[in-house]
Amino acid sequence: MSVATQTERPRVSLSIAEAAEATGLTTHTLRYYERDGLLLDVVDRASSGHRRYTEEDLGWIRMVTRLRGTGMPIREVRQYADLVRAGDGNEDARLALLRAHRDRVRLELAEVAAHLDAIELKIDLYERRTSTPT
Amino acid sequence: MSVATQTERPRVSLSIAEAAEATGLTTHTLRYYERDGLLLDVVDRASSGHRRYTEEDLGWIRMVTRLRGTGMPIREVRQYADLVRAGDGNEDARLALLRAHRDRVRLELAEVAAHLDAIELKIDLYERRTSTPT
DNA sequence: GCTTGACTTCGAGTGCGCTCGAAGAGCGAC
DNA sequence: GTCGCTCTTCGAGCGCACTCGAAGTCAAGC
Repeated sequence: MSVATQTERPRVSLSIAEAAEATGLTTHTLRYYERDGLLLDVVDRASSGHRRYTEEDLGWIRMVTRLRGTGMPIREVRQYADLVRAGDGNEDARLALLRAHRDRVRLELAEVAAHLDAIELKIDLYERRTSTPT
Repeated sequence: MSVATQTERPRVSLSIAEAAEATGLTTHTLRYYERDGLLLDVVDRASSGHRRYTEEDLGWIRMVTRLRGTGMPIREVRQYADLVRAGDGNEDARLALLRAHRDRVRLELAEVAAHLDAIELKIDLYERRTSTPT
Protein backbone atom coordinates (compact mmCIF):
# COMPACT_ATOMS: atom_id res chain seq x y z
CA MET A 1 0.00 0.00 0.00
CA SER A 2 1.61 3.23 -1.15
CA VAL A 3 1.42 6.60 0.48
CA ALA A 4 -0.19 7.83 -2.69
CA THR A 5 -3.01 5.31 -2.33
CA GLN A 6 -3.70 6.66 1.12
CA THR A 7 -3.61 10.33 0.28
CA GLU A 8 -5.56 9.80 -2.92
CA ARG A 9 -8.30 7.79 -1.22
CA PRO A 10 -11.50 9.52 -2.29
CA ARG A 11 -12.67 11.50 0.73
CA VAL A 12 -16.37 10.81 0.93
CA SER A 13 -18.45 13.58 2.24
CA LEU A 14 -22.18 12.94 2.17
CA SER A 15 -25.12 15.19 2.72
CA ILE A 16 -27.52 14.25 5.49
CA ALA A 17 -29.96 12.84 2.93
CA GLU A 18 -27.24 10.62 1.48
CA ALA A 19 -26.11 9.56 4.94
CA ALA A 20 -29.71 8.68 5.76
CA GLU A 21 -29.90 6.62 2.60
CA ALA A 22 -26.62 4.90 3.43
CA THR A 23 -27.49 4.05 7.02
CA GLY A 24 -31.18 3.35 6.76
CA LEU A 25 -32.02 6.05 9.27
CA THR A 26 -34.03 9.18 8.62
CA THR A 27 -32.50 12.65 8.51
CA HIS A 28 -34.54 13.45 11.61
CA THR A 29 -33.00 10.54 13.46
CA LEU A 30 -29.49 11.43 12.36
CA ARG A 31 -29.89 14.95 13.78
CA TYR A 32 -31.48 13.56 16.90
CA TYR A 33 -28.57 11.18 17.50
CA GLU A 34 -26.10 13.99 17.05
CA ARG A 35 -27.99 16.29 19.43
CA ASP A 36 -28.21 13.51 21.98
CA GLY A 37 -24.50 12.77 22.01
CA LEU A 38 -24.66 9.37 20.37
CA LEU A 39 -22.13 10.35 17.73
CA LEU A 40 -18.46 10.73 18.50
CA ASP A 41 -18.38 14.35 17.46
CA VAL A 42 -20.57 16.99 16.02
CA VAL A 43 -20.59 16.20 12.31
CA ASP A 44 -18.51 18.51 10.09
CA ARG A 45 -20.34 21.32 8.34
CA ALA A 46 -19.94 22.73 4.85
CA SER A 47 -19.56 26.48 4.54
CA SER A 48 -23.32 26.60 4.14
CA GLY A 49 -23.73 25.00 7.55
CA HIS A 50 -24.97 21.76 6.01
CA ARG A 51 -23.71 18.53 7.56
CA ARG A 52 -21.04 16.56 5.72
CA TYR A 53 -20.69 12.92 6.75
CA THR A 54 -17.35 11.14 6.39
CA GLU A 55 -16.79 7.41 6.04
CA GLU A 56 -15.77 7.32 9.72
CA ASP A 57 -19.03 8.95 10.67
CA LEU A 58 -20.92 6.32 8.73
CA GLY A 59 -18.93 3.51 10.31
CA TRP A 60 -19.72 4.75 13.77
CA ILE A 61 -23.38 5.28 12.93
CA ARG A 62 -23.55 1.71 11.70
CA MET A 63 -22.16 0.56 15.03
CA VAL A 64 -24.82 2.64 16.76
CA THR A 65 -27.55 1.04 14.68
CA ARG A 66 -26.24 -2.38 15.64
CA LEU A 67 -26.38 -1.49 19.31
CA ARG A 68 -29.82 0.05 18.93
CA GLY A 69 -30.98 -2.84 16.78
CA THR A 70 -30.13 -5.20 19.60
CA GLY A 71 -32.06 -3.14 22.09
CA MET A 72 -29.39 -1.08 23.78
CA PRO A 73 -31.06 2.03 25.21
CA ILE A 74 -30.09 5.44 23.86
CA ARG A 75 -28.60 6.41 27.20
CA GLU A 76 -26.24 3.44 27.17
CA VAL A 77 -25.16 4.05 23.58
CA ARG A 78 -24.30 7.54 24.75
CA GLN A 79 -22.22 6.14 27.59
CA TYR A 80 -20.34 4.01 25.11
CA ALA A 81 -19.82 6.97 22.81
CA ASP A 82 -18.56 8.98 25.78
CA LEU A 83 -15.96 6.30 26.49
CA VAL A 84 -14.77 6.12 22.90
CA ARG A 85 -14.66 9.90 22.70
CA ALA A 86 -12.53 10.02 25.84
CA GLY A 87 -9.82 8.18 23.91
CA ASP A 88 -7.38 5.44 24.87
CA GLY A 89 -7.16 4.05 28.36
CA ASN A 90 -10.71 2.95 29.07
CA GLU A 91 -10.86 -0.13 26.88
CA ASP A 92 -11.78 -2.28 29.85
CA ALA A 93 -14.82 -0.11 30.56
CA ARG A 94 -15.92 -0.34 26.93
CA LEU A 95 -15.39 -4.07 27.02
CA ALA A 96 -17.47 -4.41 30.18
CA LEU A 97 -20.28 -2.41 28.63
CA LEU A 98 -20.28 -4.43 25.43
CA ARG A 99 -20.03 -7.76 27.23
CA ALA A 100 -22.93 -6.91 29.50
CA HIS A 101 -24.96 -5.96 26.46
CA ARG A 102 -23.99 -9.12 24.60
CA ASP A 103 -25.08 -11.25 27.53
CA ARG A 104 -28.42 -9.51 27.74
CA VAL A 105 -28.97 -9.89 24.00
CA ARG A 106 -28.15 -13.59 24.11
CA LEU A 107 -30.65 -14.10 26.89
CA GLU A 108 -33.30 -12.12 25.08
CA LEU A 109 -32.67 -14.05 21.86
CA ALA A 110 -33.10 -17.33 23.69
CA GLU A 111 -36.34 -16.17 25.28
CA VAL A 112 -37.79 -14.93 22.03
CA ALA A 113 -36.78 -18.18 20.33
CA ALA A 114 -38.57 -20.14 23.05
CA HIS A 115 -41.69 -18.01 22.68
CA LEU A 116 -41.48 -18.50 18.93
CA ASP A 117 -41.36 -22.27 19.35
CA ALA A 118 -44.56 -22.17 21.38
CA ILE A 119 -46.22 -19.99 18.75
CA GLU A 120 -45.17 -22.34 15.97
CA LEU A 121 -46.66 -25.20 17.93
CA LYS A 122 -49.92 -23.29 18.06
CA ILE A 123 -49.75 -22.74 14.32
CA ASP A 124 -49.25 -26.47 13.80
CA LEU A 125 -52.36 -27.13 15.85
CA TYR A 126 -54.43 -24.76 13.75
CA GLU A 127 -53.05 -26.22 10.54
CA ARG A 128 -54.02 -29.69 11.62
CA ARG A 129 -57.45 -28.50 12.68
CA THR A 130 -58.32 -26.69 9.49
CA SER A 131 -56.98 -29.45 7.23
CA THR A 132 -59.00 -32.18 8.99
CA PRO A 133 -62.52 -30.83 9.38
CA THR A 134 -64.77 -32.76 11.77
CA MET B 1 -59.07 -41.09 32.57
CA SER B 2 -62.23 -41.46 34.66
CA VAL B 3 -65.14 -39.09 34.88
CA ALA B 4 -64.31 -38.74 38.55
CA THR B 5 -60.83 -37.46 37.71
CA GLN B 6 -62.35 -34.81 35.56
CA THR B 7 -65.01 -33.64 37.95
CA GLU B 8 -62.66 -33.80 40.91
CA ARG B 9 -59.96 -31.82 39.20
CA PRO B 10 -59.20 -29.01 41.68
CA ARG B 11 -60.76 -25.85 40.27
CA VAL B 12 -58.05 -23.29 40.63
CA SER B 13 -59.19 -19.83 41.32
CA LEU B 14 -56.41 -17.37 41.97
CA SER B 15 -56.45 -13.84 43.27
CA ILE B 16 -54.95 -11.18 41.05
CA ALA B 17 -51.79 -11.19 43.17
CA GLU B 18 -51.43 -14.93 42.69
CA ALA B 19 -52.14 -14.65 38.99
CA ALA B 20 -49.46 -11.97 38.76
CA GLU B 21 -47.03 -14.25 40.54
CA ALA B 22 -47.95 -17.12 38.23
CA THR B 23 -47.62 -15.19 34.99
CA GLY B 24 -44.76 -12.84 35.76
CA LEU B 25 -46.91 -9.80 35.11
CA THR B 26 -47.89 -7.13 37.58
CA THR B 27 -51.41 -6.74 38.91
CA HIS B 28 -51.50 -3.38 37.13
CA THR B 29 -50.69 -5.04 33.84
CA LEU B 30 -53.27 -7.80 34.35
CA ARG B 31 -56.01 -5.21 34.89
CA TYR B 32 -54.74 -3.21 31.94
CA TYR B 33 -54.87 -6.24 29.62
CA GLU B 34 -58.39 -6.98 30.73
CA ARG B 35 -59.55 -3.39 30.22
CA ASP B 36 -57.91 -3.34 26.82
CA GLY B 37 -59.64 -6.46 25.56
CA LEU B 38 -56.57 -8.69 25.42
CA LEU B 39 -58.23 -11.36 27.51
CA LEU B 40 -60.95 -13.59 26.15
CA ASP B 41 -63.49 -12.47 28.71
CA VAL B 42 -63.79 -10.27 31.68
CA VAL B 43 -62.29 -12.33 34.49
CA ASP B 44 -64.75 -13.87 36.95
CA ARG B 45 -65.34 -12.02 40.18
CA ALA B 46 -65.83 -13.29 43.70
CA SER B 47 -68.84 -11.97 45.60
CA SER B 48 -66.52 -9.27 46.89
CA GLY B 49 -65.89 -8.12 43.35
CA HIS B 50 -62.30 -9.39 43.47
CA ARG B 51 -60.99 -11.12 40.37
CA ARG B 52 -60.69 -14.91 40.38
CA TYR B 53 -58.42 -16.36 37.70
CA THR B 54 -59.03 -19.87 36.39
CA GLU B 55 -56.49 -22.18 34.81
CA GLU B 56 -57.92 -21.29 31.40
CA ASP B 57 -57.38 -17.62 32.14
CA LEU B 58 -53.77 -18.31 33.02
CA GLY B 59 -53.25 -20.37 29.88
CA TRP B 60 -54.53 -17.58 27.69
CA ILE B 61 -52.50 -14.98 29.55
CA ARG B 62 -49.40 -17.07 28.96
CA MET B 63 -50.18 -17.11 25.25
CA VAL B 64 -50.55 -13.35 25.38
CA THR B 65 -47.16 -12.99 27.07
CA ARG B 66 -45.63 -15.13 24.33
CA LEU B 67 -47.09 -12.91 21.67
CA ARG B 68 -46.05 -9.77 23.52
CA GLY B 69 -42.64 -11.25 24.29
CA THR B 70 -42.05 -11.66 20.59
CA GLY B 71 -43.03 -8.08 19.90
CA MET B 72 -46.64 -8.34 18.79
CA PRO B 73 -48.29 -4.97 19.41
CA ILE B 74 -51.13 -4.79 21.93
CA ARG B 75 -53.57 -3.90 19.17
CA GLU B 76 -52.79 -7.05 17.24
CA VAL B 77 -53.03 -9.26 20.31
CA ARG B 78 -56.48 -7.76 20.76
CA GLN B 79 -57.38 -8.65 17.17
CA TYR B 80 -56.32 -12.21 17.83
CA ALA B 81 -58.31 -12.30 21.06
CA ASP B 82 -61.32 -10.94 19.16
CA LEU B 83 -61.05 -13.80 16.67
CA VAL B 84 -60.77 -16.46 19.36
CA ARG B 85 -63.64 -14.90 21.29
CA ALA B 86 -65.79 -14.97 18.15
CA GLY B 87 -65.60 -18.76 18.28
CA ASP B 88 -65.26 -21.42 15.60
CA GLY B 89 -65.21 -20.59 11.93
CA ASN B 90 -62.37 -18.10 11.65
CA GLU B 91 -59.43 -20.43 12.12
CA ASP B 92 -57.97 -19.34 8.81
CA ALA B 93 -57.90 -15.74 9.96
CA ARG B 94 -56.19 -16.69 13.20
CA LEU B 95 -53.72 -18.78 11.25
CA ALA B 96 -52.95 -15.91 8.90
CA LEU B 97 -52.36 -13.58 11.82
CA LEU B 98 -50.08 -16.02 13.61
CA ARG B 99 -48.14 -16.90 10.47
CA ALA B 100 -47.56 -13.26 9.63
CA HIS B 101 -46.31 -12.71 13.14
CA ARG B 102 -44.09 -15.79 13.03
CA ASP B 103 -42.50 -14.57 9.80
CA ARG B 104 -41.81 -11.14 11.24
CA VAL B 105 -40.31 -12.65 14.37
CA ARG B 106 -38.04 -14.96 12.36
CA LEU B 107 -36.78 -12.01 10.35
CA GLU B 108 -36.22 -9.94 13.45
CA LEU B 109 -34.39 -12.80 15.15
CA ALA B 110 -32.08 -13.15 12.16
CA GLU B 111 -31.36 -9.43 12.12
CA VAL B 112 -30.63 -9.28 15.82
CA ALA B 113 -28.39 -12.34 15.50
CA ALA B 114 -26.47 -10.63 12.70
CA HIS B 115 -26.07 -7.46 14.75
CA LEU B 116 -24.94 -9.59 17.68
CA ASP B 117 -22.27 -11.23 15.54
CA ALA B 118 -20.88 -7.84 14.63
CA ILE B 119 -20.88 -6.79 18.26
CA GLU B 120 -19.09 -9.97 19.29
CA LEU B 121 -16.47 -9.26 16.65
CA LYS B 122 -15.95 -5.85 18.21
CA ILE B 123 -15.59 -7.47 21.62
CA ASP B 124 -12.96 -9.81 20.22
CA LEU B 125 -11.04 -6.84 18.90
CA TYR B 126 -11.06 -5.14 22.28
CA GLU B 127 -10.04 -8.36 24.02
CA ARG B 128 -7.08 -8.73 21.71
CA ARG B 129 -6.14 -5.11 22.18
CA THR B 130 -6.22 -5.11 25.97
CA SER B 131 -4.39 -8.44 26.27
CA THR B 132 -1.52 -7.36 23.99
CA PRO B 133 -0.50 -3.89 25.13
CA THR B 134 1.78 -1.97 22.76
C1' DG C 1 -66.92 -3.18 66.01
C1' DC C 2 -62.46 -1.72 64.49
C1' DT C 3 -58.18 -2.25 62.20
C1' DT C 4 -55.59 -4.15 58.43
C1' DG C 5 -54.64 -5.15 54.01
C1' DA C 6 -55.78 -6.77 49.62
C1' DC C 7 -58.63 -5.61 46.50
C1' DT C 8 -61.80 -2.34 43.32
C1' DT C 9 -62.36 1.57 39.47
C1' DC C 10 -60.89 5.51 37.02
C1' DG C 11 -58.09 8.65 35.08
C1' DA C 12 -53.76 10.78 34.86
C1' DG C 13 -48.68 10.38 34.42
C1' DT C 14 -44.24 8.38 32.74
C1' DG C 15 -40.31 6.92 29.81
C1' DC C 16 -38.68 5.93 25.58
C1' DG C 17 -37.49 6.94 20.97
C1' DC C 18 -38.37 9.10 17.71
C1' DT C 19 -41.21 12.34 14.50
C1' DC C 20 -42.86 16.50 12.91
C1' DG C 21 -43.48 21.35 11.77
C1' DA C 22 -42.30 26.14 11.67
C1' DA C 23 -39.34 29.63 10.18
C1' DG C 24 -35.45 30.85 7.89
C1' DA C 25 -30.80 30.50 5.15
C1' DG C 26 -27.91 29.04 1.12
C1' DC C 27 -27.25 27.71 -3.54
C1' DG C 28 -27.62 25.99 -8.30
C1' DA C 29 -30.53 26.42 -12.52
C1' DC C 30 -32.88 29.27 -15.44
C1' DG D 1 -32.73 37.95 -9.34
C1' DT D 2 -35.90 34.61 -8.21
C1' DC D 3 -37.59 29.88 -8.07
C1' DG D 4 -37.18 25.56 -5.92
C1' DC D 5 -34.81 22.57 -3.24
C1' DT D 6 -32.26 21.06 0.60
C1' DC D 7 -30.67 22.14 4.34
C1' DT D 8 -30.52 24.59 9.27
C1' DT D 9 -32.24 25.03 14.48
C1' DC D 10 -35.61 24.64 18.00
C1' DG D 11 -39.20 23.02 20.42
C1' DA D 12 -43.39 20.63 20.59
C1' DG D 13 -46.03 16.36 19.73
C1' DC D 14 -46.84 11.46 19.32
C1' DG D 15 -47.49 6.35 19.92
C1' DC D 16 -46.73 2.74 22.69
C1' DA D 17 -47.08 0.12 26.81
C1' DC D 18 -47.39 0.37 30.78
C1' DT D 19 -47.37 2.52 35.70
C1' DC D 20 -49.12 4.95 39.37
C1' DG D 21 -52.14 7.18 42.72
C1' DA D 22 -56.46 8.45 44.75
C1' DA D 23 -60.49 7.16 46.91
C1' DG D 24 -63.33 3.72 48.21
C1' DT D 25 -65.03 -1.38 49.47
C1' DC D 26 -64.87 -5.73 51.70
C1' DA D 27 -63.69 -9.68 54.69
C1' DA D 28 -60.94 -11.68 58.24
C1' DG D 29 -58.68 -11.40 62.59
C1' DC D 30 -58.38 -9.52 67.07
